[in-house]
This record gives sequence, structure tokens and C-alpha cells, in this order.
Amino acid sequence: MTRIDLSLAAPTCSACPIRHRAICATCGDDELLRLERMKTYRSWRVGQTIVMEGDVLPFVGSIVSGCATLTRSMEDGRTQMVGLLLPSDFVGRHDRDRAAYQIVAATDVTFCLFRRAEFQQLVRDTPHVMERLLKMSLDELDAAREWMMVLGRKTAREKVASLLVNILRRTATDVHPIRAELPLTREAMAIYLGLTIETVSRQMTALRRDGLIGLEGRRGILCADLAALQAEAEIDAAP
Amino acid sequence: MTRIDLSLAAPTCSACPIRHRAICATCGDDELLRLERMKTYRSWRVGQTIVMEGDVLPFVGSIVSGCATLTRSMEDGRTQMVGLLLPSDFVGRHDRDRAAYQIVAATDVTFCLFRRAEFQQLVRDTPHVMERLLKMSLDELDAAREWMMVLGRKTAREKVASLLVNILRRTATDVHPIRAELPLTREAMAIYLGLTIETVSRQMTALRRDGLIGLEGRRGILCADLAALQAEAEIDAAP
DNA sequence: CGCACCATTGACGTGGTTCAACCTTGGTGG
DNA sequence: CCACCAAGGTTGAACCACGTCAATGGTGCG
Repeated sequence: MTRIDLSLAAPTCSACPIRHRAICATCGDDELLRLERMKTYRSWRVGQTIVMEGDVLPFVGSIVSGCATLTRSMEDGRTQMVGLLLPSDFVGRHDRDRAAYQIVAATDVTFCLFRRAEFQQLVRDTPHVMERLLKMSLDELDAAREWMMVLGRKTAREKVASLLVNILRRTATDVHPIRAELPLTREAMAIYLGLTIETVSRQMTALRRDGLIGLEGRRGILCADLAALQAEAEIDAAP
Repeated sequence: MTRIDLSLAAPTCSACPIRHRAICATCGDDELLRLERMKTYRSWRVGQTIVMEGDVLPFVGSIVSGCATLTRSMEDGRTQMVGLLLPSDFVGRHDRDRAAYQIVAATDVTFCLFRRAEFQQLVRDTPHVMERLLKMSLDELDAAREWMMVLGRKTAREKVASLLVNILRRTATDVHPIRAELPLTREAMAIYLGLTIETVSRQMTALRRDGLIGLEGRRGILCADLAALQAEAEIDAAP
């Protein structure tokens, strides 16, 4: 593998692409300066393991670009994804120094990291940062519970459609038809959905055959009618 | 139905059974006095709906005794439990006034409630209460992710065993054999586990037949060897 | 060009659901 | 007091969605 420089120069916070969505969203200019001094950018290549389940994780931080996965495995090898990390998502617990899940780079990925002790001090000094962390944690909890519905009650077709809708909503670029690059292999999709690779593949083919999505190579997906795909995922239009 | 008085006199916080495990665990005596003035006890009978999904929930609070369930339903009626509330668990979001899930009393249940606005002020005035809320939310998130593993990857037998282990761990009374009262009907168990009533019933029978548990009436469960039951649930002994 | 690696497709097996009958238990009223 | 009933729970038989196993197809990289 070609070696690359993985310690990128970090941009100033005010120029950061996740400035208004990440943990720092509610910080003023003064606090941003404090963050500048604390932060380190660090990148991993696709496929690299960032931490193993149970290992010491000496930092916490935000994902700036790319995609990482949170997974848990059983002794016999069965694996379930429990979180999909996209830009602005927060990783790690300020109050625990061991990772509860394995974190893997699903694509090349860059994090904005803080050493835990420093971050914990920041949280305790700055109530609105703690409240921001609380809000983000509660949103994650809601997302996890939403996913419990997917895992427990949806059919394979609905599961795949649900995942595609989620990814299109968060990362779609073009319009008519909207388009996104899947950050996951079929295997990673299967691990997320509690299915096998084969079932994911068959359902992707079926959704394409039924005109609900288009496929471009292995990773590109197109969707001319997101509402129809949402209906297929049995997602209520309400929220 | 016999009418009962549902507005119980609340005990003083210092005599409260969940004093050291609930949101108030880190409060000193002075803050406990503030809580005394804010709190209201309120009870619901088994089967009553406490709030419907999407309804206004004007309070937040802790469950003091009994058991309640958090569920979400799809339009066609498929239902998934996303949380099981036992004494000391916290309910509601301080920053949102609508319930994201239906809350139902699984047994007769008593809550210690605070009006949202007052509680939100308390959280903002008292950093260590906010940190306590954050810690409890992160623990809930871990529990939800643990449950994603159960829903996505475990067999019916492992699912049922996992639920029994959870309940025995949190509510078991006797020892040799340990004993607990199931706070859930078979239907509620099925909704929690992403299974049908029939499958739950068959797996309960199978676990009894295999000598891993004993059954006393509809609700009583006995377990002479919790480690064996945990092995059946494929739970790593580690944590 | 050729080798990995990822993805697709097919044939077949099976764990869990579905549908239906029956059993148990606790509560109610004659 | 006990017959009856409703609700919850158990059991059986048939079905099917998804998993398993195996072969084939595509694609990007050295």
C-alpha cells in the first residue's frame, strides 16, 4: 500500500466543514480558539481498524470526512453494526477510556480528535458544550431506537430501502435524480441490517428491477422518487 | 375496575428507594430539598397508556416502582419495544415536549415527575445533574446498542435467554435458585425481542425442558445456574 | 493481462411465522 | 359455590422468507 501522510494540517475551526453541525456548533469564537489549541486531525485508510472492542481509546472526537462503522462481535464471529459514523458525528465517551465497540474506517476517513482528559475538562468548564453533547447523545439514542425497529420488525426489502433512504438523506448531492455514493460494501450493509451479503444483493437487484433505484457501478445509487423509496421502507412521512 | 387513589403521597427524597441510582444520585441535601418542592408522584394501573407516540409529554421523571415499556409502531400494526423501564430509569427528554415513543404501564407503576420547564432549569443551573443525565443517556445508548445485537444476530432461543438474564440481573430476589417475577406478558416479551408470541412460548418451554430455568405460574421464573443461562444467551462473561 | 476482491445469481435447507385448536387461570355472576 | 367466560398461554402443522452453499460474473489494480 502506498504510504501517505496521515497527519493532515487541520484547518482553522471557522473554516471547518462540520463547524455548525458537530459538538462545536454552539461554541463562540473564544471557545473555538481553545478548541484550535486542543485538536488534532488524524486520518485512516479504508479498511483500517481504528480501535478494537475493549481497547483503550485515549481520545474522543468528531468525524470530519469519510465514514466509519461501530460494530460489536460475538465469540462465534456473528457481527452487528450498531452505529454508522458520518461527518459531524461524535465518537467516544468522555467518561470512559475503553471502546465498547470496534471502530473501522469504511472509507478513507478523517477525525478531529481531542485527548480525553482535556475534553472532559472542557465539558466541565463549559455548560453549553455539555448540553450540546447531551443533545447529540439523545439524538443518537433516538437513532439507535429507530434502528431497533428496522432490525426487529422490517423485512429484508424494507431494511435495504431504509438504509438507502438514510444514506440518501444524509449524503445525497445531485437532484433529479438524487445521487449518492454508498460508503459501505455489501458486506458492511449486511452487517448493519442483520442480513447476509446475498440477501442484500438480491434486494438491491429487486429494488432496481422495480424501478425504485438505479445503480452506478458498485457504490453509486440513484433515486428519482425518494418518497416511493421511503414508502418501500415503510417510513412514516411525518418527521 | 376498582378505583384507587393514584396520587400517592411522595416520600421524602432521602427515604426514596431509588435515591442512589436515579437522576438524583449525585445531589446533595440542599439540592434534594429543591427536588422535594418540584416533584410529584403519579401512578398508573397495569395496561394503561401513559402517552401515545407523538403526544405532548409535559413532564419528565424517574420510574420509582413497577415497569413500563417504550414502543414504536408502524402503520400496519407491527410493533417493536425500544426500551424497558425499570425503577431508577429516566423518562423523557428535557429538550423536547413530544414523546417519540408510546409509553405503557407493563405493571402497576409509579413515577416521580417534574414539569419539563422546571427540570430544564434545574439541569442548566446544576452542572453535575446535567452530567448525571448525560451519563445515564450514554448508558441507555449502550444498552440500546447491546439490544441491536440481540435483535439483529441472535436466534430465538438466545433472544429469550438474553431477556431472562437481563430481568434476573436487575430484579432477582432470592438466591439458590434465584427468582424473579417477569414484568412482561408473553406478548410484551415478543414485542421486545422481535419475535411472535408463539415463538417466545416455545422457547420458554424449551429452556424449561432443558433444565435451564423453572417456571412458576405465568410470571415467576427460577434459575439455578445463571452462568449456564448466560451461556445460552451467548453473552460474554467479560463485563 | 491476470489476479484478487467484491458482487450477483441459483438451488436448496431451515428457523421462525402463520393459522388454528386447545389448555389454564382468575374473575364474575347466577 | 361453582359454572362460565375472557384473556393469556401452549402446542401442532404447514408455509415461506431468509440463510447456506456453491458457481459465476464483473472490476480495479499491479
